[in-house]
Amino acid sequence: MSMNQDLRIENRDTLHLKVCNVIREAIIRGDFKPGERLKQSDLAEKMGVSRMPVREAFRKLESEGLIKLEPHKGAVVKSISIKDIEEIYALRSELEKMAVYQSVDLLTDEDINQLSSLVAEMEKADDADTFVQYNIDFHRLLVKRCNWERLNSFIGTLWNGLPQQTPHLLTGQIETSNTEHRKILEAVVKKDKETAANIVSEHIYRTGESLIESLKKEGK
Amino acid sequence: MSMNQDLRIENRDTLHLKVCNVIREAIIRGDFKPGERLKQSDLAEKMGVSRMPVREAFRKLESEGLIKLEPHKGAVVKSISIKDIEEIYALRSELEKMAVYQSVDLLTDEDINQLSSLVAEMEKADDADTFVQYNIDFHRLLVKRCNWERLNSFIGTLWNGLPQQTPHLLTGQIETSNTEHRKILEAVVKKDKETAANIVSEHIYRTGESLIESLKKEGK
DNA sequence: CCAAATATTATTGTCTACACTTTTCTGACA
DNA sequence: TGTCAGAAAAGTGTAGACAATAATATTTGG
Repeated sequence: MSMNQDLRIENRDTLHLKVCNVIREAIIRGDFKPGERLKQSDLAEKMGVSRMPVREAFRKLESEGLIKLEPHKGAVVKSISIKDIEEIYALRSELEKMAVYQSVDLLTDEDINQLSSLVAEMEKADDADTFVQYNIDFHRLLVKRCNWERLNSFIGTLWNGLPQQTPHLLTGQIETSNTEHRKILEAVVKKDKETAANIVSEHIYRTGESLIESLKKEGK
Repeated sequence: MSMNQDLRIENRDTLHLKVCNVIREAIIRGDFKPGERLKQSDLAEKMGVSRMPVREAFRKLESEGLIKLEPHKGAVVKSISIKDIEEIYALRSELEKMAVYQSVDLLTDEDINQLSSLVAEMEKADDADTFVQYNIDFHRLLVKRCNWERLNSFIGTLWNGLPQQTPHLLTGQIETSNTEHRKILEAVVKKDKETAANIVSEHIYRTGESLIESLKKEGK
């Protein structure tokens, strides 16, 4: 019958892709701490698969910058220093600038509506976590229509490399970010790609600076 | 004894790394044509290894942008369009600018001497191929001391993605490139990183433009 | 003769077993 | 007691067999 058509979405993915997703989530969520070593056999057993899909997942995760893989040594979750954060934000600032510049012309009305409501949600948000989530969506949507695949891939890598345990550090900056988001939105609505790109660039740069400052204050 | 210390370089590499290098060379050299499909078993047999190292090599090559990998379909060598070239040169222009900016301060006297002789070699070069080879070395050396690993990795990816059969198209541009290289060298010697970075950026951008123009003229 | 359904084949995906490397442990010797 | 060599253990690397999927060929019904 036509009953069980295609519940169980994702089941057409290959195993190593699913494994990859699970591990990625775990790293990003913080279940695996930076510096922690990931053992093939452990993960394989825990997920009920053989080591092979895990190995392949590792390769992918390495290319995404989430883990470091050394021959005969194994995989360790990458830990990031302040220097890394400087690098990531500086690169994001330049690359997302380029991506936004190209994306703006191609954004649909639907996209812009979504951007608009994301900005509204961020302004309403009362805890850092939900703010951060909407913020991610906002930035992702901004560059969505850029069709330079390498550029998109680079940006994705940078996002993956970001520390996910830092939203609370941004608390003092949410006000500023919101006004900047508004300005970006305005420029996008006007299809003024130069302005949009420039504000995005500065916005990211400034966020990076204040994040670093918070981290240093924390004494870490 | 201390006799056979470390002859047989590369022999400590794992198999999938060696396989990866071999395939990469072949793609870059043009032995595997863009669009061509790579079959795991063929390659494995031809190299006298099992399919597993080949699979792992594929993952790495995919992350370097040399092949495209689709589940159950296999690997095909990426072909590049004019749009890709635009993207690659635009990104190189921005990223190498950043890398040079950071690298200049850290270049050793030895580095600078090498840069200088590379420029001289390029000016002497009478065929396009050797010019291109020195040109690659020159650009690689320029960013060598930049210690942002993500940035370096991105730049490497872009270089890998370049079409290697195009040196003859640059013939008319060699003069211009040489004068630009001289200017870059001068700025580097003076440790003037702003100028160096800017010239590099413009130089790459211009090279891309004229390459695209040549390609279009060729009717391809 | 053509189109849709089905069988066949080719190729990729995964598993298990074994080989190799690195690390850790143990114990002898200075 | 310290350290160095060698053995044992742990974990990664590779091979070859089997399973699942997609592409191709074949058959069947109209």
